[in-house]
Amino acid sequence: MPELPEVEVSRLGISPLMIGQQISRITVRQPKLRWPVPQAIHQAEGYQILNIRRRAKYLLLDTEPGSIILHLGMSGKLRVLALNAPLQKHDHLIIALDNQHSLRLNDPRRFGACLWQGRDEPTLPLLTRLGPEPLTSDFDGERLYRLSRGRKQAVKNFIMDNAIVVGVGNIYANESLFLAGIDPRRQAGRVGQDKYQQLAEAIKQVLIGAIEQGGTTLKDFAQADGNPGYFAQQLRVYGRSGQACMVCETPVRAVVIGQRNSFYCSQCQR
DNA sequence: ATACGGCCCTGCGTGC
DNA sequence: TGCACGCAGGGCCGTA
Repeated sequence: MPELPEVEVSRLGISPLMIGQQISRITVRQPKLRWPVPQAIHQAEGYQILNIRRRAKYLLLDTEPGSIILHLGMSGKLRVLALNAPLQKHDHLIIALDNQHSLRLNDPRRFGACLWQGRDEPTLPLLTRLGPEPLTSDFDGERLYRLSRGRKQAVKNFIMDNAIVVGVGNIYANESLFLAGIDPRRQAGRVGQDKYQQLAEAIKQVLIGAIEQGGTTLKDFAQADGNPGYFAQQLRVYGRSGQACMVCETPVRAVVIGQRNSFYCSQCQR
């Protein structure tokens, strides 16, 4: 999936086409996503889309009675197409707009989600337990250092924990650790303050760079206009197992950490 | 509290 | 050509 940059690129792509438009109809073709799609999302029908926000990897389509929450899971894509454009396999959700266009959520693996957050309802737990956004000043090396004391898990898993910081998935965790020169297997509690400072900056830099490139397309991801993202060309370690490190030419190693494929340079990352 | 494994799905590449 | 298998951007939940 889509990690934070891909979700942000999706938001930027669909926003100018959707904000200010009125939702005419919502069609759920496949209600079995990560969670059952609730009937309550139909409350948005007839209302204008006031704003589209991102929180972690969730997108929130704000309307007067509440917000439609979308998550792209591992293979989700959002596109805005003409209302009469042919349906495609795995088009699970269609949000039709008054301007004869529609948003389609296409997600082969169905790990994505569509939920409803009513305006006057308590915030969904899945939103309240999230840590800070990585691209704000709420997130810095000091936070990483403080929360990691005593933690024995691998630093890579630590930065992928949504309670620590949101939006860092497998690709960008690998890339950030490379930039910061930290071995992804290292115990989180044994990484020093200076290294965490570098890591926080690396995370910000990598995420910003990926957003600027339209995200990373490995296979499924597409921007809202259907084009791929181009950050894959700038990946330094992810998926480059056996190839020369771009800095020192040592072959990039692949290891499994927390059931996820991980890549690092044994020379540059300690 | 922390940490790990399992699980929800489909599609694609690999190797026999 | 066909089939079985493993693996893929995520994240919740149950269990030690």
